[in-house]
Amino acid sequence: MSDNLILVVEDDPDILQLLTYNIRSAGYEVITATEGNSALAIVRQYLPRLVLLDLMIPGISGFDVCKELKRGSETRKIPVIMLTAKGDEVDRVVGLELGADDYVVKPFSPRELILRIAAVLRRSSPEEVDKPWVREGLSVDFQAHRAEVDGAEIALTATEFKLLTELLRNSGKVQTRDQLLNKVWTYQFEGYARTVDTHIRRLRQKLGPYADWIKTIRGVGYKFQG
Amino acid sequence: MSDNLILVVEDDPDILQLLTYNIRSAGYEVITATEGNSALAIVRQYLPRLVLLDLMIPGISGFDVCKELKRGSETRKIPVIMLTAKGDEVDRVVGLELGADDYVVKPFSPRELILRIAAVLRRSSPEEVDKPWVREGLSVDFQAHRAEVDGAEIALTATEFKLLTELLRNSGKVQTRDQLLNKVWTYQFEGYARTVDTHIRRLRQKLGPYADWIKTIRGVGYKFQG
DNA sequence: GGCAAACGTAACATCTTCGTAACATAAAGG
DNA sequence: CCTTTATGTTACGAAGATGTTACGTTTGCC
Repeated sequence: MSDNLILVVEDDPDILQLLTYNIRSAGYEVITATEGNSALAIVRQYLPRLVLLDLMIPGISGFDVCKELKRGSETRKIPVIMLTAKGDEVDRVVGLELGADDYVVKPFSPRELILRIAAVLRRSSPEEVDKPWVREGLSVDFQAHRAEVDGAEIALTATEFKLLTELLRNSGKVQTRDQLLNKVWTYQFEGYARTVDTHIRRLRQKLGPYADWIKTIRGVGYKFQG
Repeated sequence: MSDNLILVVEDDPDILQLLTYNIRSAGYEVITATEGNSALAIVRQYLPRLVLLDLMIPGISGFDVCKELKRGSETRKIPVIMLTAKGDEVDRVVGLELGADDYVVKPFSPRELILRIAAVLRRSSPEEVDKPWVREGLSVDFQAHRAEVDGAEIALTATEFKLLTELLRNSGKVQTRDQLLNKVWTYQFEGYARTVDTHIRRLRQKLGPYADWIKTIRGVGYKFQG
């Protein structure tokens, strides 16, 4: 579960692209759906931080998607921002009563949208997801992008930090090199799996006494085990 | 100071009555003003819990009232909901940037309005005022728009000050260039992320001995770490 | 023990990213 | 109006990060 992930549900390809671009630019990760059923499936699988939901989508309507989300115990607390065609008051009110946290009226300005997203996230998050990870002498502060070993900051590169984050987030679970490549190297990376080894090594080196908290599972991949 | 008091600023008597009636029905106390100057005076005297502010009012405009409220140390934290004639995007955005906490577009439904008032009140917490930021020889007075290095004022441009403010406000947290662009610059750029670098550099230059409090997180962005 | 596959390590070339300066243009101020 | 200041853009070099290759080492299995 990425703590920075936003699901955008919108069937118009142009608007979808516009939304995706702007939200990404604001520093969030984006996944998309173009109709109701897959939207629900994706929410349940990825548990995004927020759902931006167009009302008029094929299949299950935006209303019903929202209603459904607010019924599930896992998905209830995920904030929803409704995207409505222009000024249909009834829709707005019903939306808010359904449990949507806000709405944005088309046509919207990107900046306004980002402000609203930020506002909703601000008031919905107990900031628990981004808490620094600490065990013994190893601490990782994700917000500050900072890691410490026995009180001293260690200089991790962007990739190393991402890799460590990914390992920590799936602490205890083995991840194959391919999985790590997909998550840490977001772009389509035609690279060699051995690249992961190299970065694991560099990471271990910098972790010093805690190097062996990154376990090698021979024939499978790596896992973090504090 | 009643903790349930809402000031409604609106010059149209019909709308004013509609607003007053509905907000009272929702359990709040209401005082009213019909133009900007008296609105300011009333706010300062009664310190209401929230201000519902029409944009088009005689005398001082809603914008200026809002701006003025956000300048005073006593009134800064009072949330403002803007009431705009029609969905003029620019108005909305500027309103939000002025420090308004939300806006409602006329014609509005009473239920929607009440929901928004409740939402804004819910999230408006007793946060601390924008006190000057001071550490060692560096001090930044947001209200005075003034910064000092070792006792001497440094001349920051508007952009530099905004940038510094944004960094300070998220002190310790990394922010990507895109995030900074969205927050500091009010419009969207088309891949000119290097602009941020330039301004960071100018800022650092003026910060003198404290230049390195602005940390570069290579591959990610910048953060302030005093 | 012998073997092969899997993994660790080191070194290197290449590519990114960032800082810097210089320039061009827009805005502000007199 | 002209001058000054602020702002955005571009170019380039240095420092750093990254991916790859080659080779050494370990592991599991017979």
